[in-house]
Amino acid sequence: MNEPIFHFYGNKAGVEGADQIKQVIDDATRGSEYYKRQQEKRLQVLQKVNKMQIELENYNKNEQRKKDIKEIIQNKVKEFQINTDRIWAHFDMDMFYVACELLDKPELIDKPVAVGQSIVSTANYVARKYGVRSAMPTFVAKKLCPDIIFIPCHFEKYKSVSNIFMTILKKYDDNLESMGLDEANLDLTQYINNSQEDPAILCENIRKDIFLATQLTASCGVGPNKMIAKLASEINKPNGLHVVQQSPIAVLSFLEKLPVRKIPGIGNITEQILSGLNFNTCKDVRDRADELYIIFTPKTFEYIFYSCWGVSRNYHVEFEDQHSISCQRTFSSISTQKEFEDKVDYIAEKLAEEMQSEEKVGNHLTLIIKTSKFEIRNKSLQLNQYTNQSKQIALYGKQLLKIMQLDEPIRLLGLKMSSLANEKQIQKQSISTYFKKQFDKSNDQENQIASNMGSKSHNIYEDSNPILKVQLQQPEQSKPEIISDDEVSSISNQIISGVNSKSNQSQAQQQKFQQKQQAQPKSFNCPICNKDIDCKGNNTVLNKHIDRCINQQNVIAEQSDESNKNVKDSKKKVSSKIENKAQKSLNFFKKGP
DNA sequence: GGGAATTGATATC
DNA sequence: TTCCAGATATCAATTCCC
Repeated sequence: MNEPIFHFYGNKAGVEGADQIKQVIDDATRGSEYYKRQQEKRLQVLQKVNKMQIELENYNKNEQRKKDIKEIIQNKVKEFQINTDRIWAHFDMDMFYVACELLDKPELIDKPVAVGQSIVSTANYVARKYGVRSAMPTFVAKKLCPDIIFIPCHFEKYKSVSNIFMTILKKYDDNLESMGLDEANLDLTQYINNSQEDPAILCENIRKDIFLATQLTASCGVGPNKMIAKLASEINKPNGLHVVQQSPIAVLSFLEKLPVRKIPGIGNITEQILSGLNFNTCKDVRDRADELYIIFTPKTFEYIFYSCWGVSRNYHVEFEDQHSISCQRTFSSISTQKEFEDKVDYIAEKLAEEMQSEEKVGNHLTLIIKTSKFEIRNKSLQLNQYTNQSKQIALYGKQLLKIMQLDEPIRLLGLKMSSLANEKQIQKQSISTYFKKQFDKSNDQENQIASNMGSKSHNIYEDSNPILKVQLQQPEQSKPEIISDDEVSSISNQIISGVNSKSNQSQAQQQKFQQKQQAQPKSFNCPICNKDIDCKGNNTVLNKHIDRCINQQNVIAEQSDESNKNVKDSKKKVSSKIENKAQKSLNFFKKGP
């Protein structure tokens, strides 16, 4: 294999040895609010474990029940098969962010280096030798390794290297599932069936290609499904390959001594629970699956149980739309209402920017805060309309703030918008609904001139699309704020009075619109350009006009987005899109068989 | 009582 | 000198409401 340019060891002064490392971390963090919160959480987990232990004791005393549950488990074991028809590979770039940085700073190769600012994102192997790990606060990392060099994140750089990495892999599986910038799952079955290559040789060659193209090393695991391949990729990390043969026996023996914590989806807390109940390896889970069945909920049980038997998804899953967009910031503690509200304004603006650049609107808002004691709380609100406008988001955010009744300092505030929809799709749907209503009304007006002004135009205002509504009100702006200040206060009043109805538009607004309608019964007011179109009742004329307008608006929106993109911090953009996809892949993977 | 909505916990990169 | 991130997802428990 190629010669790695990075040395995966270190010899500088610093803290080494597990006990010493633990001591330094303890000393550095003891007494902090974070530490106290962690202690509380540990206590909660212990209490949970104690409860479960009692439950298990009772269960083990009841012979009949034990017999019944064991039978259920035996049937489950009989039912499934460890499918070894397919060949999966998982590629993972070694210490990716740091490795990318070291390409530009080769003089640092033998020094302890980490990427990150307040938190370590990735550390090189020199730094890891001193106990520096991902997600560790930088001040602790400095205690462990005083000479450590921190480099800020440069996501654009990582993205471009990642593109090369992914391009190489796509030659072998065009549908690969990327899990972040530095990891990917490939279904090699078809490629290997066609080429008849040996999987191990093929993957070694791919690793060579990656190295030649990027000067960076990747580790690889091969197995009959995604999970086994991922687990295998960690065996000979860094710069190594491990193959789990395509047989059930090989899979079971690979998992036999594997700590349950290695299973993706089993994190710190679940590990604490499992080890508290003496489930340490996959074999423990397999041997005492009936006990697992007793203490966990069905979904959790199934996931852990099947994973420990090596049963996991072995097919690609379709990409799903994003479910939420959020924005949160940590800051030094704030405690006054004014400061809270200012933060809401700021975060709302950031969230709106993100949503607009993604062309998404949403109608479910969640306010997230973290107190200075590291407690996380959230409140959410179902909005009566889709929006991606900062003023509206801020307004609802402040209402959530009131509901939350914060009476202590906070260190983080965030807003999350869910129930997302595509901005343009919603726009078009609403336009056609609006258009239909207008047309119906026009016909109606021929027969009933001005006799029923009230309810019909009211219906138009009930339309759930804020974009449409604003364009009706503020036609002169090409990229308007979605609501005027008047409307903001109108909405504000609605919220504050607790009225949550779509029909709560001001009388004045309605009348203004109705008057316009009445004055031109056979013409239509275009919701895009706000011009009145004399269509003489001809649908085609109107359709053509609206189509033209939509296209023009799309161009404007794209141009505006483009300039936004340039201004925006590239980091978040790249990471959120890629990682979102990655997270989805992972979650599908986590769902089990 | 049961489904929907909300909140909290957990996980991952 | 510095004192523990941010984005997104799923599942489970709790609360709300018909």
